[in-house]
Amino acid sequence: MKKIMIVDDDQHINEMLRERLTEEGYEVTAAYSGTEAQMFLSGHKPDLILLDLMLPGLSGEELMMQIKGVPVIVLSAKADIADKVGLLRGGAADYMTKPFAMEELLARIDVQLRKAEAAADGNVLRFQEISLDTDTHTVVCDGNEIRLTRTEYAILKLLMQKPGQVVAKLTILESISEDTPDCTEDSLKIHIHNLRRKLKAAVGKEYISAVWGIGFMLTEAS
Amino acid sequence: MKKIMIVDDDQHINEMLRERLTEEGYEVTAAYSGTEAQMFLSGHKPDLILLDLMLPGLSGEELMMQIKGVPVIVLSAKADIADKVGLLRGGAADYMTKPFAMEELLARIDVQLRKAEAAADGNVLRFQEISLDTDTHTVVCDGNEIRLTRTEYAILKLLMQKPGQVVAKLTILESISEDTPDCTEDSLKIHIHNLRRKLKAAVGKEYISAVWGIGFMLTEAS
DNA sequence: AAAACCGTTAAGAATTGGTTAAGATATTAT
DNA sequence: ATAATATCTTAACCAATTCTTAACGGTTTT
Repeated sequence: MKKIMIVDDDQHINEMLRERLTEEGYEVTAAYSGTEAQMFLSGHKPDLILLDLMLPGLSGEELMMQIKGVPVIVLSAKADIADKVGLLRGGAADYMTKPFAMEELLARIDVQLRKAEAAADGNVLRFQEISLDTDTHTVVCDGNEIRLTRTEYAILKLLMQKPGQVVAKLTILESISEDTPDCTEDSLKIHIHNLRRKLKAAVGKEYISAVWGIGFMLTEAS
Repeated sequence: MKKIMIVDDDQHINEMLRERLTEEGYEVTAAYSGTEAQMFLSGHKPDLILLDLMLPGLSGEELMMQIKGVPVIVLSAKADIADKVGLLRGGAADYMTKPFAMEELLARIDVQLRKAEAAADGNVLRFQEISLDTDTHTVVCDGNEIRLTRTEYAILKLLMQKPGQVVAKLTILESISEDTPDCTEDSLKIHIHNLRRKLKAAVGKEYISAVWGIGFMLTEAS
């Protein structure tokens, strides 16, 4: 569950935001002054901060300087462009002028959160209980990591990119020809066999089925 | 010099943008249709794309689906919120409605570019007890500074930029080829060896693990 | 029935990773 | 400029892993 912090001295706006964001499934913390926010942030790290600029105590600009590693969306009544420019250059992730449409704010929040997640997560292909992470180059099956060789990994990745579709033997050979130039249909046979063996050892299932004369594919078999 | 691509069929806007961005020191490429943009992108990779939605040929939305790894700022006459929401969720980095203020656009461009750079650059990279300062060019481990050679530093930096992710040997070689043009996989082997030795001398841990046939990565090993 | 294809097994060949040491190159100090 | 130092590359070796080849039996197509 993502944690969002609201920093705004306007009680009405603050509560409205909290209600709506809670509805959306976020864990919300509210602060009504810069110093209050500062205090909270010294001990916690939310995933995103909604920050009003006109704050009693520590100003929003000052607070922003101190925030590192958490995306900040600035909410402000100041509509003039000079401020926008300064803020965006100053490190704000995004900017919205009051009054704003709640739906747009939600969308922008979503963007910032997903961006942070994408940086941490990476690209993962999934097929039933198999997941293949192209960043860490690992394959996990039902929680257990499976050790695959370079070629086995390349083949499985190819199949998982087109789940349920036949991938021609020649396509596979071509695709892995950079790594293993002298791979023939004979050796491909072995790689497929080893792949099946390793997958079956992890979960007792057959995933890879052969299509006679054409190639191989992932299926939802038993 | 940062490369920006403009995709807009309105000749007036397109040229105005190009002029101003060129003034600002960007390298600008202009396209007047979706297909033209698509063609260019198949062979080039700009640092940022300004994309109009109403395009002849391939529509802006379709084009956006195909763009990966390059931030896109959408320029559109559509002002309604539903569109904004859809676009931001669909992968746009930012959104501006026409007519827009040039200064604000420049600021938002700046933000996106610096964001991409920050992801790659950063000042201090950390991984467990190792911290690498790109400003002072130093590596500190548990308080002790480690003396690394230029190449070792470059390799470690690369690995620390993607902690827990595999970095291909070829990627490493490419990345350090400026400093050491004739580095081969053989010599890379030695640099990794020396890096490991120095890190282990500082803290008794193994950080760098090999991924057979692919490359190396930082792991949370013992 | 013959030919082509798939699945399995085992063994030898080839590649890769880790290590060590020596020679080549670049950098710094004298 | 020369010497001293640091750094980088090459080579060789072993161990571990991975890849290919070959052979055999079963199945499907022609």
